[in-house]
Amino acid sequence: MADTTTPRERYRAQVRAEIKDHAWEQVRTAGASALSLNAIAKLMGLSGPALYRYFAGRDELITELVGDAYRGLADLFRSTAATVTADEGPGARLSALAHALRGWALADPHRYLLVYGTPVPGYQAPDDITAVAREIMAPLLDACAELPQDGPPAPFDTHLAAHRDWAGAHPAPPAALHRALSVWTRLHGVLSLEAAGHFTGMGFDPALLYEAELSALTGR
Amino acid sequence: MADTTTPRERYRAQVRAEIKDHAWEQVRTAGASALSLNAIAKLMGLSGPALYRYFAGRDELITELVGDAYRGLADLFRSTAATVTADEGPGARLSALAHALRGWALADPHRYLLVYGTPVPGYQAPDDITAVAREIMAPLLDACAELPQDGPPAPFDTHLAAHRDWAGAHPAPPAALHRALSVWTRLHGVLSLEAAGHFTGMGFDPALLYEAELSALTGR
DNA sequence: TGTACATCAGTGAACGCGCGTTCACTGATGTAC
DNA sequence: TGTACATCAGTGAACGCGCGTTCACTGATGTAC
Repeated sequence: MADTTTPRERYRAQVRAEIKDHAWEQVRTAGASALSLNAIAKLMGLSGPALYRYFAGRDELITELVGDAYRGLADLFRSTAATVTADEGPGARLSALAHALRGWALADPHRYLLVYGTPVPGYQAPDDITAVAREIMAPLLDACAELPQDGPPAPFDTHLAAHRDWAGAHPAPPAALHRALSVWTRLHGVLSLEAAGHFTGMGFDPALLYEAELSALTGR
Repeated sequence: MADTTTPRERYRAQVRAEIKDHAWEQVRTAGASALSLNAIAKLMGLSGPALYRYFAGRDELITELVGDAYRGLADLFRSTAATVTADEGPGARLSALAHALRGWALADPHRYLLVYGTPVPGYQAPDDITAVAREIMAPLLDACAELPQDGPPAPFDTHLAAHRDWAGAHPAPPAALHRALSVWTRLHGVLSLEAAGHFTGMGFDPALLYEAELSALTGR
């Protein structure tokens, strides 16, 4: 199949990518609120208004970054889940996802916080972004549905049975939905505090706390 | 005991308090990054530079807010813990603290995020602030030490036995330290996502998720 | 192959805004004799 | 009680900075005949 893109299209895509690279660098270094179109233009040897050829404005650029982050994490989850075979036992898939998540979060804490932290001031995410955010839930739900059910059903399970819109069409039973939410919030609890630096100076190793939380979740 | 403060001192204290009130209002409404000295001055009918009589600068004002927030939460924890009597059984104190925390967090989500969320860009907390932050741990450690120990000691416990600086001189055993960190991160996991609005549109009730997490922690 | 035209990347000037912070100064309040 | 002085709250002007965004325009690149 021949490449039907014109040179101009390729150039546009390249400049767009370069703008996003610089934007990520700013997010990485100083967080999302430090993101500045003028500063990016200066770094690229362009005038400020030139960037408006490529993005409608600052908000669209942020939306793009958030979307890329979500998509990247969704891809990572999908590929990670695919590497785990059934004979590795229950909890193996969940464990793999949790480790992938931690690696992703700490590779670039500000990216994690951009997506799961305090909302960027003055920025409102469009609806289709939240759709991608839920895509991430699917592999997590798969992994949780694999786990053996222990103990009696919690009261929250029955509530979830009636409020499962966020899980899309996933066939996981209410207990697995509950498990997935619990996994998400527990892992996020450690990761967000760690990414924000709230453990620094406390002395213990956050990685071990994460492992402890994870092994409590998988029962391994 | 006579009031030894001069009228000038009282006036200063009053204006300082008024400045902080307006600052909290800004934090409450638009988050900490929206905090602006000039805007506060305008609201008070003062010129911008006038505020420099009361605060060395923006950073000192933020430090004051963060400190007040920590102290307020520490007081709330202390008083909440004091209302629980021993005959209410194990887990009662922890449950009371958790509910107090949730109330405090959701009464003003931005205050919670100011303290436990993404760090305010360009702001560095002084050391004595982190000391107050650890004061909050004491009632939590008390409550966790009351819980019956279930199951074998986790590997993380032995690590904590050697890295317990953050707990100060608290006599809680390693398992209780572990419990306290787990409680903190699990409750924070739910609260931070809720305060940041990441549950909106998902359909379920975050309060029930919080209760589910809490009952898993207290075993009640 | 050459010419006329359309497309589009990028510029420079400008708008309006807000920020934190400094500085020399005024005028009111409090203090000491 | 009155006067001389010190303290201190607050002002207005200014500095330097950065931001997002608009607009009319230039000049290069691509397209159609």
